[in-house]
Amino acid sequence: MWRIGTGGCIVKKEMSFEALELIASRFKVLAEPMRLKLLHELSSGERSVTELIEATGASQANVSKHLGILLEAGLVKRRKDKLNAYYSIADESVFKLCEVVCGSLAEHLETKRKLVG
Amino acid sequence: MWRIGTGGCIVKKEMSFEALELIASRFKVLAEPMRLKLLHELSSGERSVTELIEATGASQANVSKHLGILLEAGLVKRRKDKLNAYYSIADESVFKLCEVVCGSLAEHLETKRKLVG
DNA sequence: TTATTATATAGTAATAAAGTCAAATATCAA
DNA sequence: TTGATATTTGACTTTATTACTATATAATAA
Repeated sequence: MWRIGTGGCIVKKEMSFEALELIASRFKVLAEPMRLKLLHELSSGERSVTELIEATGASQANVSKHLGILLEAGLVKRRKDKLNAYYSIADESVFKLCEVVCGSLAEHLETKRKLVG
Repeated sequence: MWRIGTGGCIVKKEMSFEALELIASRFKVLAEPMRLKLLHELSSGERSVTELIEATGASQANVSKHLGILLEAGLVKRRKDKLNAYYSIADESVFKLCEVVCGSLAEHLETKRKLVG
């Protein structure tokens, strides 16, 4: 995508629905707070599943499932050592995305605050 | 968020779950291909609902509903003129987000292609 | 081998979201 | 006022997603 904008990105006249579905599915992966928490935790370095369970307070099965989703999406990578599985960030772009969202949200909330009071 | 990375963003040690939910909800808005299609359509300028119905091929009620979600999220703005409602982009950050996702996806798919064949 | 630990997966119930149809609202014209 | 057009909203159905529980797998130790 999408247009000439900040960062000099490319204009595309047509955008296939398949492409849009692909992009949407990436956003969907990031659309869960628990997965964001996992990514946030991993932002400071590799963690074992056990460590992530402790850090998030979520159940073991839940953490494992979310990690599977992040892995499938290519956002994290997995390393097995003895009994443990260690996860780490595989795609730094997630931080860029969150940064952009944070900026936009701050502005949006500020606007709303001004309007609503 | 989130860490020192490309673009010089801020490290935050702690990230409240509320903040993560807020970020996730923004991603959720973008996690539907039809909404992305609407945004893509609007990227070249203001459109009436009727025009968006034609452009997307979705039903009128469906388009209206998605537009409502985008509006609520502050991504688009609405202008009423006579019988028509005109929508336009209110938050250019969505294009930045899609640009980042596109870049990341291209890389991810390329990697997968190399591995799987 | 059996037991133990770490992780993943299957089945399931509750929740949420998308899409459809019909009805409601709003604006304008006759 | 009545009728037509543009858009929104509500009720409903279908489909997805989450999180839970229990079970399965995998690696190691005894």
